Amino acid sequence: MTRSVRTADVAREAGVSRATVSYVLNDRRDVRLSETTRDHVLDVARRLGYVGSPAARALRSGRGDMVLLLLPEWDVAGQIALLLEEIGRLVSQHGLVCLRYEGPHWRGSLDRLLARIPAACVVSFDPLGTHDSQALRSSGVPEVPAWLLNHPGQPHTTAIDQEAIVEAQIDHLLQQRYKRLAYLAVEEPRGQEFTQARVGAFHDICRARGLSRGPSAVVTSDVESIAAILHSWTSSSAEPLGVAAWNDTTALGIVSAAGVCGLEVPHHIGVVGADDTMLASLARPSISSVRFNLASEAKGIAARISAALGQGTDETEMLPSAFVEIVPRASTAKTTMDG
Amino acid sequence: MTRSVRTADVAREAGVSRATVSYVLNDRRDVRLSETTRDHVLDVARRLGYVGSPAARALRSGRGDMVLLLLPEWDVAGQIALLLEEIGRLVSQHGLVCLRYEGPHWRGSLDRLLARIPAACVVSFDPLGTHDSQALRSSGVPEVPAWLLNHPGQPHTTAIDQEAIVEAQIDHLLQQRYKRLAYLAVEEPRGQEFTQARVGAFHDICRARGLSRGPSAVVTSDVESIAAILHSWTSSSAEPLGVAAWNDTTALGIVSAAGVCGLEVPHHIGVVGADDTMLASLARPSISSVRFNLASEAKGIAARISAALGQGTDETEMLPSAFVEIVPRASTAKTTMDG
DNA sequence: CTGAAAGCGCTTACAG
DNA sequence: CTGAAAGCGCTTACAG
Repeated sequence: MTRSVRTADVAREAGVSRATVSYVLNDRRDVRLSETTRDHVLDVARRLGYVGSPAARALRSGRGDMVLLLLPEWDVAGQIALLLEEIGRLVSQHGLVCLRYEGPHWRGSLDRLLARIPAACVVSFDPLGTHDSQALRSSGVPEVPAWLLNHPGQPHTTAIDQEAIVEAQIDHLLQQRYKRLAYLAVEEPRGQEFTQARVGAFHDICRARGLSRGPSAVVTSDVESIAAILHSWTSSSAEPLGVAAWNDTTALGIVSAAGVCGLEVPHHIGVVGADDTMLASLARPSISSVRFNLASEAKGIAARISAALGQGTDETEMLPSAFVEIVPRASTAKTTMDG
Repeated sequence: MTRSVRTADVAREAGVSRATVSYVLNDRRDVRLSETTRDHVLDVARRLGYVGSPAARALRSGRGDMVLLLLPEWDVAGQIALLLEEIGRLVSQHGLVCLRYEGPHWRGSLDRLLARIPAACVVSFDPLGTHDSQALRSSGVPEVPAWLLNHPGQPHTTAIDQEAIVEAQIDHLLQQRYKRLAYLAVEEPRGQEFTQARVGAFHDICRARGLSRGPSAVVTSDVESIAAILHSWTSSSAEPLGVAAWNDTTALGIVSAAGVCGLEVPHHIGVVGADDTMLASLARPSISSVRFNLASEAKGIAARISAALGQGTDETEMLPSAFVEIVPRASTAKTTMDG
């Protein structure tokens, strides 16, 4: 095991001082150095396989380079994964590196986490508890709240909100002439807060629109349970029912259950999913879904990370408000056939 | 902004020396200290909101606490996510923290990454390129290879292999009396290596079993493309076809396409997916699938991380060989009905 | 237990 | 450009 290469080694080998090596490696343009020297030092560093000590760097500069992503225990269809990746891409342009914590849940032990990770900032996707907030404050690491859901007294701080998604579903169902509406989610041990937020949004929007209060349910993820609830919703009236589903998988379950109940999709029952996953287009009937723009969301969060680190991005350009879009398919096409 | 609390502050406040504080905070049981002192120091540290500097700690100890997970650009149905989380859970028991890199791809620039992250070790899920290998060696950070796929001259180093999954699919189809077999995947920009590995495994296994060479294809993810290929596979013979699918979503597409072609599932065509996702049970007909045991895989990887860090877990207990299991459902139930 | 000290590897002012 | 130095916050051997 060769001893790892330090700036002193590079300096000796290149025939310059440690100071010069440091200036070159950090690309300090404010320091006057000839291009020849810069190239030479970089060359030597590369040849020697110099890597640098992140710990020393962080200790000296008083701040880490790492953006720590603190995720709640969610498992939401890979949408979040795309969001995180995009944030990472944007943030890396500022020389920072995005890391996502993996492991037992961190709630209540953020102090221990921060004692091990030289973080430049922390991105929270849910409000922190008081103990964790306290730990964060003590550590001096800034927090960037990217809260996706509303909490009592703490509204979401992201562009896309759950209401907008449910609203798009409702609008679409109404437009397709479904006059009775319902909301259905399947139980997700890891996504309860999300499903509850959507159910709540459904009722709020119905009320705001002056629609008759539509039913909603969260059931176990088997076709029989879904069929039972569909049956209870449709037995009282022959009026077609439009169901907004928690996600595309739930929507598929509704389509299957409709078959069990002898209900035709989209004639007797319309279904619109969410996330616009591959399965929505591969199912038959194909499933209408809601797609949202995560790239713009990521851009907003990345901008706030920069701001928190005092790297004021001069991009005062207004971000396009998050767009939520319906992808209409056969499962709600009451008038036309197929999709 | 209050200056952050250091060991010196805790020492002064507690009326002890910095050395004592350090011993207490690191729970150094080999140092003789009264329980009274320990409790007192911990109390003061908590009251002051001491957090500690990960950078200083890492610099001093010469090694970071962080296990860096380096993922290829895969997007494989959340299975990997579960694996990583389980690894994190196990590794945290040794006081390490698992972090997953998020951002633009790191290939070829591992050196820059290592210069920012005080890693204890790196877990690679795919072989590193020569430049990255070199960087890792220079940095002195150990690598734990957790390669899921076979590469030329570099076989997979995990318990579950792709062959085993495809083999389970084939076995199941044969057992269900499908005599003609085929393999179908949909194009996944982020999962090409995986689909190719599965296709390769399919052919290898067919050959090894002396089965007539079954056809395979990788098509775009729309029902029409799948229907076209199914048509070409079934037009020449009336013998039922058993199709092993890349994943459950693909399997759903096959079921849909079979409908388009006028082929009955499971009578004319049997389909078995992979990953055993929720959609497999919610589709109608329900879809047979392959489930694998990620927990045991994670255990193996965690053990190798410990070993790499010299924390020889004395658990020489043999790990249960990774189990891969068929979940039979209606899509392959030629004899019985439903599922 | 204390107290003084070294040293991890780096960055950065400073005098030349 | 150099060279000597300080100092980031910690751990740890050492003499008392």
